[in-house]
Amino acid sequence: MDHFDSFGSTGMDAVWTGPCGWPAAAATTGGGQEATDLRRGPWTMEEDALLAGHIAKHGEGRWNELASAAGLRRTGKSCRLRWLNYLRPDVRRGDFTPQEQLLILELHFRWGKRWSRIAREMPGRTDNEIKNYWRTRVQKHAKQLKCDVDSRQFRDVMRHLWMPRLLERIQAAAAATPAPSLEHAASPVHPLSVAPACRGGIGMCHSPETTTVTTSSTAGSSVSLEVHFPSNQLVLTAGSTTNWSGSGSDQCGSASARSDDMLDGSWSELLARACDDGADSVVFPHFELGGSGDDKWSLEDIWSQHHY
DNA sequence: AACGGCGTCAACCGCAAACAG
DNA sequence: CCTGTTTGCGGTTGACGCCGT
Repeated sequence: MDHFDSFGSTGMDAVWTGPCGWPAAAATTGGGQEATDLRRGPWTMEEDALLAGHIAKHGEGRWNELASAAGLRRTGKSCRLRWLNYLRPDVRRGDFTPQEQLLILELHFRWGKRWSRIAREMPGRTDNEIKNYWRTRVQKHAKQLKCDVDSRQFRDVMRHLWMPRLLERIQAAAAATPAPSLEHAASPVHPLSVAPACRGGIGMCHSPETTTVTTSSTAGSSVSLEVHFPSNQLVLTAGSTTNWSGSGSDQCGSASARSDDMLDGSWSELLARACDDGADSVVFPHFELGGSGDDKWSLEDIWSQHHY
């Protein structure tokens, strides 16, 4: 059901007319005798049904052929995109969980803007979704700090403030439940509370000095994040291990649908806390500024920049 | 209530790699 | 090897909803 949420929310399904003046209804009538009359813009439920039905019968691939065979006045490219980003049964929707946010940050450290590569480690998430997340959320915070999202400074902030903060959240959630695994966390609104079947494997184990968060994927790969306390040092390892349950289903993530933006409402709080705690030794254990000689990026700088 | 600015996200575009003939 | 087609990717755009004025 969530698969069609966007239609409801955008309200464009029934009445939309494309840039070329195509009424949405036209897509459902023709049978596509004129391949040049291609539709663009938002997909209608009818088109979705056609595409999904055709793929269910004949499988995916050969998108151009598929588009015409399914009676869709769309380019193969458009069909492929729609399927991969929206209609695929295992696609997850809803906000990113703290684990996912952490993964995105860490994987971005490793691979940069290789969104599809990152998406491979996050089953059910699409590159488009991750890219949008990065642009709308992460870049927003870089902008708030008046630094470039790719700058060393911002990367340091992410690594030494943001990511530990996310881990704190993950830990707090884990601590709030008696179960050893995050998959059974308690609160119905908390992202971690989503049923295991659709969360994929996200596990966590504690020792006094180390916490490991592991996610596993259908692709057979897994990524684990390990944080060492009290230094808050973060280590990520990727390997090839277990399975993600993969069925995903549309409700996945919907339980986490409340905004849990990693820093929304907590960004300033986080910075403030870092200052209040006299935290530079705690929050910035290895700030790695020495090598570059860039000593301009102190907490005070962050704070003053953030505070206009 | 009307308006404008902003954030979000689905969809498109252009390019390049991979593949098939 | 060459050429045309398909697929995959990252960047960008545009429509919509929300919120503040």
